[in-house]
Order: sequence, then structure tokens, then C-alpha cells
Amino acid sequence: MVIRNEQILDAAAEVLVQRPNATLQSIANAAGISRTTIFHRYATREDLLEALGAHALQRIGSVMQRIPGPAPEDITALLLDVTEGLMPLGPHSAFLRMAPVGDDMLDAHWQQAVAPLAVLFAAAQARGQLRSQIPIRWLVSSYVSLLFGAWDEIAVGELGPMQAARLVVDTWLAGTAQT
Amino acid sequence: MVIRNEQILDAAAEVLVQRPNATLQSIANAAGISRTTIFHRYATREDLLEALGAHALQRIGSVMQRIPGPAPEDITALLLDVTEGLMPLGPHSAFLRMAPVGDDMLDAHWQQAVAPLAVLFAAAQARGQLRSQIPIRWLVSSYVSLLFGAWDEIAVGELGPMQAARLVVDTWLAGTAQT
DNA sequence: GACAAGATGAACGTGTCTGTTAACTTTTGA
DNA sequence: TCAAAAGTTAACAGACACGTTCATCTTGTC
Repeated sequence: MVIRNEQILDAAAEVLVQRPNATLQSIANAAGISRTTIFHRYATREDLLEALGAHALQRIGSVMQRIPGPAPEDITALLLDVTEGLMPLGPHSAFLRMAPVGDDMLDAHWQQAVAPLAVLFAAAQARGQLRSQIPIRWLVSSYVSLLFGAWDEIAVGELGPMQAARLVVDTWLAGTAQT
Repeated sequence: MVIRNEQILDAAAEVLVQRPNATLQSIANAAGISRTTIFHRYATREDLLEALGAHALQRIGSVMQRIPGPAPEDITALLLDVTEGLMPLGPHSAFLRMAPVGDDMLDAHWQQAVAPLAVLFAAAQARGQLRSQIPIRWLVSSYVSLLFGAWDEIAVGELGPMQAARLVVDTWLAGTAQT
């Protein structure tokens, strides 16, 4: 049986959401492989975790790449498209929430992954499409926060991916208040 | 030296944000006490974590208690007041983000802590102050997500508590788009 | 000052996880 | 079909954290 790295990483992501300090044994079990096979690919546990973080953020980053360089007139449709693309990544990426706040290793990958988003928001803000008093950092941070929240609701089975994506975009752009 | 339980719990909260599987030794160090003293109060590590979760959510719950039974005309001021009250709890509560998604033990405490919020939102929605298409569960969940995001930004030093509180309430109620 | 409660430090057994090694089996592909 | 590559099982040593015990030292109170 040929074992792909993704098989290991996906299992690790799945298990680590439920227990941040899960055993390599339990990860191997979830992947349906033996524990020693993990060591064939990753010399140490930390190597695995590092690859896991990088992989997850790369998947997120590749969805963000849908954002074109010049900001379009209507960011709602674009943001909805991107958010819908991100929803299926929940099971692979939700574990990122467990990461320590000030982790240097992951911060660089985060920066890179959400860079297109930051560029989009900055451009939209410059155009007057987003309120100018809001720090760009918070624009990104609040969106990501809602993203994690949506992943949770999907994981619990309270929302479908499409509904969740719409709620994220609606909430983030227009808020919850009745206009 | 008389050692209070809060001293241990606060140190644990502080350390566990940075490392979810931090040692009892490191918690003791952060609390400035000896490791064995922890065992005087909490028989096992899990007992400590359980008490920690309950304590943090109790603090959150007590701030939520500021919400009066009958919903006021203007929820903006109330929500801002509550949010400002929650901001200082970041260092004590941010570790809750590390908790597994489906933890039964914590879920009950969460439900209890945010109950007043859910009641407020439901009443506000019934009055037409919040958009009616949004599930109440998402109203609560999105607010809590933004709360965690704000705690992060404060911890990193990018926002002050007051500014963060205003951003949370503004974003949640009115969104980020220019009207 | 004396007593009791509580905190400390050291030491120890225990269990568990990591990472390594080696012999064996299965899969791949030439 | 045969050989190389890759996966599995089993066993092992080392490290580390948990939880316990005990003798000693502080602290608070009468």
C-alpha cells in the first residue's frame, strides 16, 4: 500500500483538533498505518507538526490566490467565493486554532497565506468600500476569527458549508444589526 | 505564604495559552510556588484543568450578568459595556480557545456563561433590532469568535482594551463595509 | 514562645511517549 | 518473475511528567 504524506497529515489534523497533545500512535491509527511509518517521513514529532502547519496554511493560501491583483468593483461576490472555497478546509485547518498565540514558526506562514486578503482589504479600504477607521490588521483578524467560528459550527453540524460562508461574509461586511 | 487558588489558576491560564500541554512544574514556576503545592489543592492534573475551565467561564458569566432581563432599547451601549468588561479577562480566558471543540465538560459551562447573551440576542432579534435571517446560534458564536480575536490582538499588543472592545461591537453590529 | 496548618524540596515508583533498530512481509515496477 | 522499495511488527532504551511520600521549614494564631 502506497502511503501519501497527505494521508498522515490529514489524520494528524483530524486527531489534533480533538486533542492537541495526541499521541503519534493515535495519529497513526487514524491514518490506518503503523507508527513507525510516520518516522519514515518525519524524523521527529515536531517535524510532523511543522509540516502539518505549513501544509494547512498552504491550502488556505492557495484558496486566497483566487483573489486577483487589482481589487474588483464588488468585493462581496469575491469574498463569498473565497469563503466558500475555504469552508471545506475546516477539518484540515481547524487545528490551527490550537497553536500558541505567538508561535514564530506559524506566524510567517500565516502572513503569507492571508497576504492576498490583506492586499484586497487595503485596496477596498482605499476605495472607500470598507470603513477607513478600521485598522487593516483587524479587518484580517476579524475575518479569520469568523472563519474559525464557522468551521466550528460546521464541525458540530449546525451549519452547512454554503450557509456558513454566507453568514461569515454577511456578518463581516454588513454586521448583524437590522438596517 | 498563603497561597490562593486564584494564584494557581491564573498562572495556569497564562502558561497554557502558550503551550496547551504545559507541565505542572512550569505552571508552578509561573505561580511562584512549588509543584507539590498544586497537589494539595488539585488531586490530579485533570482536576486542575477542570477547575480552570470552570473558573474562567464563571468570570465571563459574571460579566454577562450585567445584561438586564428585559432587553433595552439600545443594545449598542449595553454590548459595548459588556465587551469592555470582558476585555481584561483575556489573559485568564484566552486558553479556552485551546479546548477541544466537542468537550462535554466545558460545553455546559459555556452554555451557562453565554446564556444571558443568547437571551439578549433573541429578544433584540424579536424586536427587529437584529436581522431575522441569522440563526441565534450564529449570533452568539460570531460574537464569541470576535471576542477571541480581540483578545489575541490585545495579547500581541496591537490593540488596547477599549479600542478592541469598540472594534468588536462595531464589527459585529455594523460590519466593516462603508455604508 | 508554642502549636498547628500549610509550603517546600528531594526522592522515588510508575506509566507513557518518543525515537531507534532489526527481522519480516507486502507492494511496486522493471 | 525477481529485486528493490516501502510498510509492519516487536522490542528496546531513554526521557519525561505524573502522583506520592516524608522530613524539614515558614507562616499564622493563641
